[in-house]
Amino acid sequence: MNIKAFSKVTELSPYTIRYYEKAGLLRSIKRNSSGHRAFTESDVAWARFIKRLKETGMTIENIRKYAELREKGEHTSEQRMRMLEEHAITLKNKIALENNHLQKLEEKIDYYAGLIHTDLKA
Amino acid sequence: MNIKAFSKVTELSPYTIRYYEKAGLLRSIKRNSSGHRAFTESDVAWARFIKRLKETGMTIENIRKYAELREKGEHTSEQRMRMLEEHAITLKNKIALENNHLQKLEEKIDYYAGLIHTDLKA
DNA sequence: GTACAGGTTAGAGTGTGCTCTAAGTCAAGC
DNA sequence: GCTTGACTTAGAGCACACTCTAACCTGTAC
Repeated sequence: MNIKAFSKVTELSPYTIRYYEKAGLLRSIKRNSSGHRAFTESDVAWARFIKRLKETGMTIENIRKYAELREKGEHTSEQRMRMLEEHAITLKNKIALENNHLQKLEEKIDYYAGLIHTDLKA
Repeated sequence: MNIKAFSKVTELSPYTIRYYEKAGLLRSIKRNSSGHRAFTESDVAWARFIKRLKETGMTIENIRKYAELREKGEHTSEQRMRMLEEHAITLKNKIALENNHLQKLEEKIDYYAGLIHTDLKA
């Protein structure tokens, strides 16, 4: 799979893909005889997991650390699990905060709705 | 209330406070006789609402638009309500996505936990 | 053999949201 | 009246995560 096809299936731009490799998120990407990147299905799965971590607010630097552990092999499983556990807690807190914010926004929306209703009656 | 006191109660740095004023988020902030900003309780409440919008992912530019409407007076209530409604929908979608991500993370954590358990048994 | 499509690299540029610097003003305490 | 400290401004600088540019290489089609 060349970079264009990989870009399509992962929905990451070729720029971003190269950036992720340079940054140490995508590692040991194979090359074909002319030096072009040759991505595998396993690379696709990993890129999708990177996206998940990103979308939950993990920084490039922390994803890089996780990727580094992952490359080192199975004996780093426990460390990776701990990273994910920590991240899951952070994410839970974030979601809780957002739910609280959402409630307040809805209260404010209701307040505005009341105002407008009153205007109509007047 | 001077900028230091306002900074303390809002938990925004003085740099950020000046930036928010320049950017049009904080508006019509009063000045004392020596040109220093003199914040009111109403400014505090508004700054806290700005923080809420920020923490739910609203951009400075959109908060600026909301602030502009707010300054124009009560006849903009409906527009502001619509902005908040749209934002609440975006936020709900974001939370839903994050909950989905969280579930997948927990599945992966369980997978790692299984691996480690197997190691111990072996 | 040459045009061209699609890759490669290093490194510069961009947008967002701050964060800091430099130079200056002002009021209070000695 | 001078130091000190807290403020003021315009504008530069920074961190993050891309995004793009310029110059170059390579394989295929004609």
